[in-house]
Amino acid sequence: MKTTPEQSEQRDGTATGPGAGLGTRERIVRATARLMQRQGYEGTGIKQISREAEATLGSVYHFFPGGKQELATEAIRHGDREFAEMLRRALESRPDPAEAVLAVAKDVAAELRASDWLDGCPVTATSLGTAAHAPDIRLAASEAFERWRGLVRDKLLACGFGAQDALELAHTVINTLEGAEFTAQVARDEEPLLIAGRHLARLIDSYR
Amino acid sequence: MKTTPEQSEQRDGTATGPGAGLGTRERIVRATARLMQRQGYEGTGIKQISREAEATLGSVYHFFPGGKQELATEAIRHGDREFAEMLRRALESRPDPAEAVLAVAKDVAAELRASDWLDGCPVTATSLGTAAHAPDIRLAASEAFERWRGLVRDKLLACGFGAQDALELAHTVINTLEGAEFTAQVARDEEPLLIAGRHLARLIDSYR
DNA sequence: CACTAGATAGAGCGTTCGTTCTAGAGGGGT
DNA sequence: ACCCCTCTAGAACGAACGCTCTATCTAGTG
Repeated sequence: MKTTPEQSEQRDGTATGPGAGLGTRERIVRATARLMQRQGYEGTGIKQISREAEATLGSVYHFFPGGKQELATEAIRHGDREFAEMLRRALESRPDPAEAVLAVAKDVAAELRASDWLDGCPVTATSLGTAAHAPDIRLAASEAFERWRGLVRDKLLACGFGAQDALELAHTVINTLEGAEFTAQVARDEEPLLIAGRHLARLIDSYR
Repeated sequence: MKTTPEQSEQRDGTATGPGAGLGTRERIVRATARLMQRQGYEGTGIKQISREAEATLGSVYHFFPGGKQELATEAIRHGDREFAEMLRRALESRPDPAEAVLAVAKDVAAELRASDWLDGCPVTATSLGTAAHAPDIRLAASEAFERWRGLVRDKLLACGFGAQDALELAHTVINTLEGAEFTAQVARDEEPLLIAGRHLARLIDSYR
């Protein structure tokens, strides 16, 4: 329809749903991310994505000639950036790292509950089950975790923790939140996440 | 072919693959569990299951008239029992709960590595992405986690921990192992699990 | 021998899958 | 005026999906 990807979609009826005013490519990425977060990689069809993004199949393959796998890696990177932003904000808002991690756990719990326990970790949901036959998806997931870990590690380093302690704690912070979020999701109860937050705060404090 | 499900399959050629000598129903459950552990619920087809189990489609629907969802819940229960058994053994083998949890982490890491990073948590892999449209699968997963938690909690209670501390620690032990296993899987590195084991031991010790 | 219930066997149903393909619309450059 | 490139549009393909269906075979019972 148009060439520049911004502020278009007004001439036709494609700008009615969520993501209105965004470029076609961005709408596709967001739809992929949201759908795969809830249904997983195999559970999400490309036609469903194009429908949800209010784009046509032609557009999907125009922007993502690599097909479903490219869509998935891009969706993982999208989820990566989104959570990294939330994590960065939470870590910056509290000087104390233990309090900051507790705050992150509470934020995750609130978001999960608000979605009626549907929106778990987008990276996990999208990449699970693809490890055997899609190395680039697995790699994108690994990089997302590494980025999140880096944010936590830097916070701990800035608070005077030793290099190895900081990195190892960052590992466990991310992994525990990950596991607790999934448990909270299947149990439909935010308690596991709140317990995880308290335990992680206690663990961090034990290293001072 | 025969009525009693034990020691059959010898007259024909069905007893050649893994699970030889088992009843048809049991072979189907094991094949489902193994495949869904690696490929997830949506990524696993019923025809693939019947092929892998060396059973026919008719047999699959004969034993599991509830179809794919019933197969999945049964596979989750199978994985539940298997891990519960390993967990129980590890917890019984060490008097100290912190050491026991560390041993569990090492066992999980060894198994994951031995499978070339393919066999993650069967419960997670099977249930992820089905939460929205398959309540019984979600419930079976929730029950599995609850059972595992119960084993850890009982160990802590037996070691003199308070009731609430024991339950909360059990939550975090299972959740952290869960998250660390997935991270180890995508990173193809057992280090996250070993770090998790050490941190969990430290956390448990901090409650004495 | 006949009868029955349990289990096996697989063709075939309609649907959806991921992907490919051709056709055309829109706007800028010359 | 024309071309050209980007992007949109959706029909069509073969394969695979979950599931239903009928038919057959076996073992046990009378």
